[in-house]
Amino acid sequence: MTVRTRFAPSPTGYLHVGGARTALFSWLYARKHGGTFILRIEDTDLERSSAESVDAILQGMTWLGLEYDEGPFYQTQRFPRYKEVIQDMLKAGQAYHCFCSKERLEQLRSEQMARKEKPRYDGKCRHGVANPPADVSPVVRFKNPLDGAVTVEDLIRGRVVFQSSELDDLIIARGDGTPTYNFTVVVDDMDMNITHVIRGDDHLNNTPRQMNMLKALGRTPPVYAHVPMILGADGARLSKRHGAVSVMQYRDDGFLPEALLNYLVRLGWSHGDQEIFSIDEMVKLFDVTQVHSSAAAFNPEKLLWLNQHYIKNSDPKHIAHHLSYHLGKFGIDPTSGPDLLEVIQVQRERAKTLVEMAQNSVFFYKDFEAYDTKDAASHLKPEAEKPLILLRERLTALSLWEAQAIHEAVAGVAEALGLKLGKIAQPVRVAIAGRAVSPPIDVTLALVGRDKTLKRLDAALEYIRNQTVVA
RNA sequence: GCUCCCAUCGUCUAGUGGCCUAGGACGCUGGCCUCUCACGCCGGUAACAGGGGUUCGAAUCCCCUUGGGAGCGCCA
Repeated sequence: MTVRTRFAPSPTGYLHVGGARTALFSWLYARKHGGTFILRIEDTDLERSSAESVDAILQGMTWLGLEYDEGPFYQTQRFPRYKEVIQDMLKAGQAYHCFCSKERLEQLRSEQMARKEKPRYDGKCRHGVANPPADVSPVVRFKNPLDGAVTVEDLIRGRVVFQSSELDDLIIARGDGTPTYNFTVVVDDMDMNITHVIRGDDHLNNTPRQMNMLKALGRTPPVYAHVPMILGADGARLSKRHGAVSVMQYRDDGFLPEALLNYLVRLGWSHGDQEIFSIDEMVKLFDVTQVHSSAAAFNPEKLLWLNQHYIKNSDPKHIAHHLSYHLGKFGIDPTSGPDLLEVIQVQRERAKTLVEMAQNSVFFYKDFEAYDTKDAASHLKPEAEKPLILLRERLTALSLWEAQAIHEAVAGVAEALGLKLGKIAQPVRVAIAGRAVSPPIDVTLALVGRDKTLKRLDAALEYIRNQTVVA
């Protein structure tokens, strides 16, 4: 039997980290077992579903690299099929029309709550309705078995038993004939021959009902694996309005997709003490049965650390691809300055995100507007004038514009004036980068280029003289 | 309220009855390195929720308590 897994989001918002993690787990499971990964869009809630959300989800999946083998399938395009199954079930006596009004159901619910009972449908219409009111279009309910128990052999939770008496006759078709979630899931998982359902554990309580429907339809239920929710930093469940940001937001914040994936796979799962997993390693080592059954809190600092790790260790060409996007946001065309790969080489150890790296690299490509106020105040002072003038001379005289020679020139000036290297490097840094932070001064100047370096040195000297006059 | 799930450092986790005076990672922190910022290196901080059992022996098994989470929709 070939493994077939699916990710089935409802398009009522973007793809957030929780969804991304269950998608990743499903994807890994399929990849590991040489199976098929299916994407299914559960858009039966016409009110809340939107095409923009579908696009956002697809975009998120693409950015993460979770490619699907089949789909996306849309439930809204399968309505005829759902209707057909509903008719079959009605005919077989496995489902029935219910004419109970919403008001009655609401009252029933509050009465049960008042009696400290679990609210559920009382089965009023289960055995037929003598005089069906002509003015109400009935819903269709599934006839749940009255006794016995349903056992879920969950890959993560182990055995979970539900008494049938806890389950009521759920609605499978609304008054307008459209099918409801628990029913479409069953039909789709059946029709798509899903073998392993890996989903959030908020669905664990739905599972026995889905299994009962599957049984009524004469099918063996798939294997289930309910993965725990992700909690926010405060321990509360991560939700769209509570810290669960879109995966695309992580792209815009300068994260690499592999960093997010690595972070997500380690949330609730581990392989000894290993922290870093390439995609191939994940596929090889990930085992859904070893996923923790307890919820895990999302820790932004660790994600940041992983991102930094991937920035430091990935192929510069790969970084360049993602960094270009962020450079573009700063209005920079990476081909208009020093070789981007060389810039990455010198910046990769000093950035936790690509946004940070882009920000710190702007000065290589564009002249800055103004010096950092504090840095200029502490480094572009009158005493810096002499060393800068001397350095300018030596740099001008350099026959070869490369880091080694530049380093010797800077060190030479320091020595000639009896200064520590920092006394000259810092003013130069502010002059060239606009602030007191940059890669080593020699490689920085080498990359900025002689013309720009000399021009910025002149600007700095002028700045110092003006300050002096004012003072 | 009822049903279901869960419980090791602040966080992610190792641990599946003796290897545990509980290991790793992030964070925080002391030091080294140093032209800035970083990187790196060395060190430190900090946990088995509580109580009962079972056992020669329990973080590991059982029960209770407490604490978290989910579900109980003509939402998905």
